[in-house]
Amino acid sequence: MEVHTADETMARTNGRAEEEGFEMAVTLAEVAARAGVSSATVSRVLNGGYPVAGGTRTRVEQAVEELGYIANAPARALAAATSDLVGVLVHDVADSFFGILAGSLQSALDPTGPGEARRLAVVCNTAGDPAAETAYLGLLEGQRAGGVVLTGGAAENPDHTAALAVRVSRMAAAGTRVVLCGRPPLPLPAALPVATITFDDRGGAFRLAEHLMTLGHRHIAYLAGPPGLSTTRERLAGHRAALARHDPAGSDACAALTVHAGFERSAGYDATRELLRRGRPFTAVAAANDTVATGAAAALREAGLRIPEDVSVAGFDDLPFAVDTAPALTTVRVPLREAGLLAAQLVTGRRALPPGGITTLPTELMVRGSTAPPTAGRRRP
Amino acid sequence: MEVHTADETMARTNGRAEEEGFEMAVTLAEVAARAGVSSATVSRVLNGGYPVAGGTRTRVEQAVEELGYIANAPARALAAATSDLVGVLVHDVADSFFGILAGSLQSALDPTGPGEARRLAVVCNTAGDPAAETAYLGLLEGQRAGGVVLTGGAAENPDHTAALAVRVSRMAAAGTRVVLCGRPPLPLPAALPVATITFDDRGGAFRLAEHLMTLGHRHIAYLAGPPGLSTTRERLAGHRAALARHDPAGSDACAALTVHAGFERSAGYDATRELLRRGRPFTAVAAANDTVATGAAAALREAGLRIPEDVSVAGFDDLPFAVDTAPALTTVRVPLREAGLLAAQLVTGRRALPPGGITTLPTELMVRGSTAPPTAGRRRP
DNA sequence: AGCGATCGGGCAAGCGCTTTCCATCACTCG
DNA sequence: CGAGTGATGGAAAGCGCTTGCCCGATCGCT
Repeated sequence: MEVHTADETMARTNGRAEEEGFEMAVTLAEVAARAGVSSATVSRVLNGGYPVAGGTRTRVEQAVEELGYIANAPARALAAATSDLVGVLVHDVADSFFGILAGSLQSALDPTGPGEARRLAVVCNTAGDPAAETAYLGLLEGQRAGGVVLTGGAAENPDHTAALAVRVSRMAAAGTRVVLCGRPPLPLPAALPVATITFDDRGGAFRLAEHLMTLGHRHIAYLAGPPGLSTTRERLAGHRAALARHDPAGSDACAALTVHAGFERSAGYDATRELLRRGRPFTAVAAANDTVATGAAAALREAGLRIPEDVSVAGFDDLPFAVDTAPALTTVRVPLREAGLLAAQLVTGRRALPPGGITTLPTELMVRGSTAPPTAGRRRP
Repeated sequence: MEVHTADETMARTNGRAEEEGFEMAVTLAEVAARAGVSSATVSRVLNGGYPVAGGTRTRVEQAVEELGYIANAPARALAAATSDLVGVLVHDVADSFFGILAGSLQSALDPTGPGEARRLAVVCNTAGDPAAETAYLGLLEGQRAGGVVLTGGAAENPDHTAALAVRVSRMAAAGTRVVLCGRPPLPLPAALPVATITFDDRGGAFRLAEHLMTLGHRHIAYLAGPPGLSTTRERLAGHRAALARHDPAGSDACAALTVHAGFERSAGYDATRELLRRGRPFTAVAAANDTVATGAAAALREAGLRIPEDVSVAGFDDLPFAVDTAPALTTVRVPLREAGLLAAQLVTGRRALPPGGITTLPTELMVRGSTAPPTAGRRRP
């Protein structure tokens, strides 16, 4: 095997590097020179999709190995007009809900696996701010991201939705794969291949409320999430549907026991204290999510109420800590890991868009210790 | 103001775009043409660091605005030999410890803020696998990442450490800012500007053990983390130091009550059952972290033991759920958000390297309901 | 008024890769 | 046996930006 010498450019480059005292990165051209082929060929064995003879391929692979070649991703992205980056927009990764989603997604990207799977996840905390969401999308567009996963979390107002739709359609048209996860579909031209993953929030909330009613609860406080979020709306709708079914006339009473709050623990705590102060009796409280339920439970305990003897408490999401609260939290499992995996497959194109573009993942009622029948001798809120 | 027409190249480009039916991204050259300046000038107003007359600047900014120009990040990265990407290696973002760290870091990067702050965080789950850690570093090197934050989590064996050191020094030499967070310094050439952030694990563990001893506990089980991790070592060392101080002779008994386990809930559960099975009495168990403590508590409760009446339980980290376990968990607060913020400042160069390159963040004992004096009439494990 | 210094901005050379178009070469078929 | 046909691999044109170098104009000073 004949080893060609690097061309003049490279010679100069290396010369400079030596002068300046640090080695420069190995380039395609150097690999090519070493393997005795052109850089085009090296590129082709590295990227596939083009026939390369076995011997040549071997020689190139060996040169890559020997030189410890690491491809320059920006250069590749520039030439190919698309990068290996996948943007993941979440409310906040520090929140377990999004952490699990993002973590599962990132792992499913499997960038260190063999072959083509070199997608890197860029996570962006939008903190529920529509402007931040748009701004991040702009940055990702600038990065020529190969895909973007938008998860729920940012408020859904029409202006923002429109601005988002513009950006998203431009990116999708340019070849970026877009996945909406846990948020409603965007008003986009139908032709765009944008995937949507939703959770059966409504069904879960329905089953949870039914569970409470079956236990005998008739006065169920509901700590709804922030208004304007589809998640909030769906869960509330499911809840109400269950109540209405049992007691078609009683919806007024329910409304009075429904409070909108944030998605944080403190929101649950504050809302519950407010509910307690109002003095309207209830025997159970269902929260927008586990975190809120936890805050609610703390407020109830502080008020001297026992869970579940005096008040039943239920959450939503089934985050890991739900089994370790006191008592373990009845909740609705949301398949976050599955969603992350699915999102990863969709955003990388490893899985084809389902018909209609939308996949709804099932939720599951998890009955645990925090809910029980209302007892006769209970203390009243 | 005279508006120049785009040059021929652009005309051709746009022509092609129109034919193919989708608009191509606005380029620097188009902005330049519109502002009546050269693309070099546009680049300069966008990147600063070069004098540009006020009027020119205004004109350029206006053109950028009108055209909705979004810079091509890969092109910039190629030309500048460095990208806006910051790699964050964590065990798993789904784990609150790392989720909080990564979330705080990402937010502190403030990429949607004004001006230069356009760093994007690439998060990588290493799952504790040294090979994955090295592989991710390679990918980030290929991305010409502007910075990398390595957090704890991967096993620390000599081979791996050496391999890591090679990669890290090459990247650092090439201008990538490297921050080690919650892991020991790497054996690197001293000249390299690598920052290290550590937590006072030893001090925290010491104070926690002292707290237990002060309560009157003398038989303290210790569920240590995976062997070979500096975090494990430090926490264990602090724990032992406190015990030795109270009872210089009793270290043997302690050793028998020390078990190494993983960092997951199940590890705490299993280890505690094992401890129970052994039948060696203890009145308290201190765990490697809150998650493990939670598993331990579950095992104890299952065995019919009350917390803290029969056995005190303590964790480490003070993750958010620690206040909501039953009872609330005594633990040691690790300033994760502060660490994330600091790491962000260091990795972006917004904060200078401290002398010696190493910053140790303090930990704080959080006494809550899960620890109490051993009672006389308690049930024995 | 004349001259070097300073400022502002243009030119153009890359950065390292992908990809289109071509040139070979070895065969196969009529 | 010449032309057609794949199968390979090379040459080279960019991708869109940064930046070193250089030039013209403006300015201050003697």
